[in-house]
Amino acid sequence: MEDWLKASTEVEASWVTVDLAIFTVRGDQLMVLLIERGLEPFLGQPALPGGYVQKRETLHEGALRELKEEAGIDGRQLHLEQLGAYGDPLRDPRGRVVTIAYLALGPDLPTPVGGTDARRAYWAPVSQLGSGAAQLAFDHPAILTDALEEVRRKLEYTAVATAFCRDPFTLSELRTVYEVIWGQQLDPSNFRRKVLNTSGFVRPTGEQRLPPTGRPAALYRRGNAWLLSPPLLRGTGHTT
Amino acid sequence: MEDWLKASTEVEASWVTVDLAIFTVRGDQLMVLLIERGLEPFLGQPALPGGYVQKRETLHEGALRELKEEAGIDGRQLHLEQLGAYGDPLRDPRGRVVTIAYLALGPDLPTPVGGTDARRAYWAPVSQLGSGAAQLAFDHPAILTDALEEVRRKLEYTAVATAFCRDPFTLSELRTVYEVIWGQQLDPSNFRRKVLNTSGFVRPTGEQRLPPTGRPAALYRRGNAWLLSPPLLRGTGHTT
DNA sequence: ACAAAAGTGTTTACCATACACCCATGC
DNA sequence: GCATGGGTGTATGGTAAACACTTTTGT
Repeated sequence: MEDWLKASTEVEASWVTVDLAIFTVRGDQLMVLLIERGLEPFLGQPALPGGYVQKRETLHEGALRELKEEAGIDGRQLHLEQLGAYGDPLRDPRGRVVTIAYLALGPDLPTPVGGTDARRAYWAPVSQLGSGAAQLAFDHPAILTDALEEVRRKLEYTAVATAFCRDPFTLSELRTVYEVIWGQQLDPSNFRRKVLNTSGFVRPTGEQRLPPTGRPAALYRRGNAWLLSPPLLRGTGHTT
Repeated sequence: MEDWLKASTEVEASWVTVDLAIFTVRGDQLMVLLIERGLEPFLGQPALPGGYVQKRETLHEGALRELKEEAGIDGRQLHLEQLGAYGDPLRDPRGRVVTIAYLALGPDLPTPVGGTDARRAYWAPVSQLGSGAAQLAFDHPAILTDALEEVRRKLEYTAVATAFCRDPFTLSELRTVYEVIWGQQLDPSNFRRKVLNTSGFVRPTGEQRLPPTGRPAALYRRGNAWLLSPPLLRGTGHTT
């Protein structure tokens, strides 16, 4: 540390980490990537993947690197955005560690290999985390809760749902993303209309894909729009 | 620093600061609080208020303290939320400083006194900042841009606009907030209907207030709702 | 032919917009 | 009375929800 240190005993340097809430949709489940910690503290407990930010990298670059190191995932294929900073002085028993939480969303990914600091990495269904099955380390329960809320709301007013689909995708696949994350059935025909009437949401490829049974489905790619107007609100669902 | 330091030359401790984008509506202008820096680097240049996070405080507490110290504002009256972390390794010429940006919104506030690190503090109209009148220090231009976008969008789907009004307020005052921040006239009667039909947005007091001229206006307080559904979208305005 | 999923059409009810109009106050 | 802003009523057009119906494939 250098001599421009603020001359006050009230200020101290901190360690800065990034933590990742990585989500994917597999089947009819929203999954989050967890690791089993290979180091103290919280050794052996489940946690979100993450690690220290290095000297010459931005926070975003650090998140990409940890994505690679701890989860073996190439982040260039994913949607990655910052969620926020968590800096309670007591959140880490070792001392002051400020963590920057990132949200990563991607299509159904291969089961990841364990990383350096992690004994193993695995996908956990979000739905059964609430039941105190496995308490996450640090303040990761709070981070995960915030991440989930962010995903659910971003689905409404941005085109982020396409990040869960491998390009190209069918409208049914896209609809399934909404249904899984909102936990609510959507009317296929109305969903279709909404998506296609929102300019820039998806872009037709002209190709088709054969489902296991049934009529072939048209294939689409992500459009160039990010903000949806009007937003794709989850109304009352089918329940009126 | 203690001996649990990760044994790698690639990792280093960082200084952590909070920076504040404090907005208010005065007359027909959206204003942001700036300081003139009293210390190097960027001595004499305008910047967002902020400072180092102290040992035993949370990030949120740090933001409240800086609000008080640098701007002389009691943060308990304001809406304060985290905007995000900015950690480019080159954002501060002194070395690695990660800053957590906060967004603060409040009713028309008294002109603040200068703080410890600031020569003076003043309200600057947001509208004339774009013109390179005064380049802000550090990456504060980017933070301010992000803060503005956040405010404009939060206005649509949360009840945050009430944070700009002193309790109790009239619906005209609330409408003016939207008009100033969106830069768009709104139909008074339709605005009224939208707000009153959104349960929990505002709560009538039964009191009235006499405007300079015209019929008395009913007074309201903030309701208990935070998310607005449906959101209060800025449509085409008056231009159809 | 039948099942299953994609995709189209149509009805209906609701709601936002736009704007006309009335109300309460100070001067 | 008149100006000014607060507040109410209402016709109209657009659109979302619900659902019937058609299309295209595999078996």
